[in-house]
Amino acid sequence: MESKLVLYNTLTRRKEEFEPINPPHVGMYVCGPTVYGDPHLGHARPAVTFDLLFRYLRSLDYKVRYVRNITDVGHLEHDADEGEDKIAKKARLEQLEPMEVAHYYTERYHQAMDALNVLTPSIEPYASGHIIEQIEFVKKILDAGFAYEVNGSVYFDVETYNKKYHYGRLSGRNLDDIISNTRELDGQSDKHHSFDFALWKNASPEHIMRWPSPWGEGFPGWHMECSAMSTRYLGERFDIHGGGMDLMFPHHECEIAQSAAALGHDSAKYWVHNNMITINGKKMGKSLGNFITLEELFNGSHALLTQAYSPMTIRFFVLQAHYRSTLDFSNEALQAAEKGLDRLMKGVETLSKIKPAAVSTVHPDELATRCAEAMSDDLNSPIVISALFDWVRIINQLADGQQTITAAELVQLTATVRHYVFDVLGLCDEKAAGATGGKDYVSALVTMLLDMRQTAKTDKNWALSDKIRDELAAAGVRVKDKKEGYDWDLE
RNA sequence: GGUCUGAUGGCCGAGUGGCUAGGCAAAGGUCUGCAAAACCUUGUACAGCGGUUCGAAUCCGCUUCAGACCUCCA
Repeated sequence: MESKLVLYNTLTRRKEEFEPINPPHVGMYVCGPTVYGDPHLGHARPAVTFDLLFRYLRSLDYKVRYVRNITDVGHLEHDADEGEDKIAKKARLEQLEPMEVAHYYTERYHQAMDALNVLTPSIEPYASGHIIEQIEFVKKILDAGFAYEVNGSVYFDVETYNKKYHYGRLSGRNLDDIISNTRELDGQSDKHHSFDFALWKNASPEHIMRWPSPWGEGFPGWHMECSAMSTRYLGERFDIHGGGMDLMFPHHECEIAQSAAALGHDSAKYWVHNNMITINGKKMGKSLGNFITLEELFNGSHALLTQAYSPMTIRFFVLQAHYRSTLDFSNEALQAAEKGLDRLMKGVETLSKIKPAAVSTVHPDELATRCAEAMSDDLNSPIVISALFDWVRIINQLADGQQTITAAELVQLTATVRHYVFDVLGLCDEKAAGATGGKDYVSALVTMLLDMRQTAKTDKNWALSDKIRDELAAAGVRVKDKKEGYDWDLE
């Protein structure tokens, strides 16, 4: 039954069977956020996608070391010497120490990830904490002859590199195309060619974030941290490198070049890229200014939102689409996700109310098989969800007595459903969790009122029975009449 | 301009050479004092034009449209 995991590898542009380099260990590196702004819906996509992969790999009994970095340094605003560090710029504008900015937004990111039930990676390294490793990495590239130093900066020599390796193979480019499509900058760049990229940048006097290096005071280039930190924690060769599709070029391309230049071979075996979330068909992102922060989604405060959406609704929304497809944001889609999730969670709850029977008219194996096959086929979470929904229908029928199930198969079904809903998809029942605070209290009161309502109904006192029902509804308690008795839940 | 991806029913979104994806919305029904909930049933969609094939929405070509990357970006 255990089907082999197949992943789409961007490097080869096809689905490949996943074979870890050192089973049962798996090393996975994913590009994390640059912490200079609030996390937005776009950040939820890779976080949830790679959380899904992390969870699934663990459920297959792999020992996964998942590294996701925090970029708290580097990343220039412009590709010119006078470029300013994003975090430094934010710090200047807000009159803060750069580390205050980075720390603040890192905390915000963590809070949002917790809300989305995204597991903490095994290691979450900070770029600023690995300057030494980055300098060492630059030295290796220089020693190998694939970089040159100019005025305290070190640049990667793409042309020389390309003679031995293929620069552009991840994003499907050739150096010739890159040359003809890269505009030459007007500024007096120290670079030999416009397509060369910085490994280490000399810091101008006003640059705030700076570290000493063999080439003078400066800071690491944009792509260096990921090469240095992935090597530091996962070794020279590791299994999976993930990130958003928008990072494919130049970021991941440069990483591949850096690693190959320094180590003489590739680092990552499988490159996995999640697609973008779009809004009105356009990529949601900082540069377009059309992004919605996760906090705005959670409290419904953005102008485009007609209501607030819970973190689990967002997670479910993301999981309902395959990670390599674009996913279009809309209130309608989010509302559909909200209701669908509700239905799924109710199904899970109903499962615990089913009474076993002597014979089964249903076969829970089918669910387990379908889910396992879907997940192993390049993490097809939408198929897993559709299988679960098919079984929600069956669960309702079981609870209704239209179908029957044996005790043993009920245990199996419960285990399968809970495994995929909670462990693999990483969903959680927010209502159950949120209500715990006053649940017993509320429960006692609601039960009392509904018992009174039952009496009123027996007396055919419809006015009183409807009044109780309506006022409970107004207070957020949904009453559901059953054949005998009642059931209720919170809005 | 270069490279690449996509176009699925009212909406979101899987899939794929012949067999119901699923969710939301909608309609009808069962149940109910009424309603809600739950359950059952229903839609016959794959941008357009050619081609390959016994058969294509699925493969090939062209057209149209949309998007991504080529600058930081999840």
